[in-house]
Amino acid sequence: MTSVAPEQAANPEVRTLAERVFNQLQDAIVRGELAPGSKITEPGLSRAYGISRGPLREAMRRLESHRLIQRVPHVGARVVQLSMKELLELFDLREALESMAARLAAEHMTPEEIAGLREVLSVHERQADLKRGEAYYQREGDLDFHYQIVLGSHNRMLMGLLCDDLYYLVRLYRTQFSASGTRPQRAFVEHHRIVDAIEAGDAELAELLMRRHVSASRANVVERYAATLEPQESDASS
Amino acid sequence: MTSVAPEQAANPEVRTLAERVFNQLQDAIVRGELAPGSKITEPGLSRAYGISRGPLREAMRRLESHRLIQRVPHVGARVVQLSMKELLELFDLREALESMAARLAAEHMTPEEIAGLREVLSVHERQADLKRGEAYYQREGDLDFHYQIVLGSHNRMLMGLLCDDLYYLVRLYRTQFSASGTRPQRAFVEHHRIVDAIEAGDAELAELLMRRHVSASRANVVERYAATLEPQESDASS
DNA sequence: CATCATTTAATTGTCGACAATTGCCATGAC
DNA sequence: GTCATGGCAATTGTCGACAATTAAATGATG
Repeated sequence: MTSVAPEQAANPEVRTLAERVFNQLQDAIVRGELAPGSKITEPGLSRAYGISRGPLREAMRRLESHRLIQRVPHVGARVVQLSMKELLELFDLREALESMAARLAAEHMTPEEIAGLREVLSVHERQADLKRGEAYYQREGDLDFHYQIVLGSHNRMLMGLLCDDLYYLVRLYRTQFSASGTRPQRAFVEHHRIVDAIEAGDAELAELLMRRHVSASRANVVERYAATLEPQESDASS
Repeated sequence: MTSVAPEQAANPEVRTLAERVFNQLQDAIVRGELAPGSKITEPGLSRAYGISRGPLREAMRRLESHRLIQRVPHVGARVVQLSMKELLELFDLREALESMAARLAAEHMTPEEIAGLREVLSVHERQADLKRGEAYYQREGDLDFHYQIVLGSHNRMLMGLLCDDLYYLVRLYRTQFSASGTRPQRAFVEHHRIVDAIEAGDAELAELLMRRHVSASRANVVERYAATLEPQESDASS
């Protein structure tokens, strides 16, 4: 975790050191290189990334606002560790926000954007074929799909909320629980139905289908979680 | 804008300078003391609040993550200025999130919390009486009500999203457009109906009523806005 | 007179050092 | 043996100074 990939060093978009380190740390956390729950110290990261503590603190503050780390004044910061409760909360939020995004997308998406959406699906389909229909494709591809729809809502605040905040948590969850969702075909046809509704301009249907889609994904997570700790009752208190 | 109210200097909750300045700046922006769109400079605020640029930058970064200021690298920061388009986006978000909050509140709220909710309403009612039924009460009281319901959802992520981010923008809008909503009685009975549904545990009804409530508030804003620029067509391009 | 290049001043980004607070560990008392 | 108390090391919070970048002011030129 000491070596730093300098791939984006020349990216003109990244104008400042703090921003670059923020991206690197974000990637490291989402990819699981920084263990969830592990304590991260400013001098440590400062040495690891070869920068001063100034920009590092700024990067950490941004990570905190994106809920990827948790800080306590005068104590320190540690990588966020999603509990099952928080994961379900995340799904509830997605259900509310993404169903709204689908409705707005059906109302505002341009033909070009819809074509791009279909392209995303076909790419996933080819990937899924290559992988023999395994559930692998939806590891990142699923998020691509949802990402495009949020963009199609043309609601900048919604885009910021979902793409900048929640989707990083979704990715983090997928590495943390090493669960990329084991319902390949079903989710795939659901994606197609949603695009159909959007293309038809049927906002109400798009909203409904997306709500069901996310809800089914959530139910799938619950099911897998229940299977993990087999011989136990369901606990809803804490 | 130079004098600083030191009311919270001894608050044990505020452990750090950056946090205190963040609260002060947040208040100053929401209350309109820092004009929307005005450029704020680090040395200026540093002198005004008598602190170094270090904690000030941290406070500004937090303001940025809460969408109260907008920063551009190497250029500077300015107080956010809500356009009508963004304001409507904000209402769409509230409609999706708060209707969800109402549903969850109907499912999870404890009798004590519901009693507290009724207490909030009765306080507003007394205030409204004192003000001769004017629309004034809902300036802050309306947010209190919604705040309590979000807390009653027992969804920590939702609480963070709405209370920490969106509600500050709502307050900012109210000072910025100097429009505290001119529909006193109607909003008031809507509040009561929502509490009734929550108390009855009717999640579906609570969700529906809250969705209508926010939607009506949005429609009211649109109507008032249309009345502002009277002799013009509606413009939805930019 | 307008336009463009150059200089200049101000602001932002970065750094290293110092002060304050915390958590830990050892020492000692009961 | 357990608990309280003190000191110690490490980390976080804060500060002032320097470097890099930007925007504006100034002057030159067509």
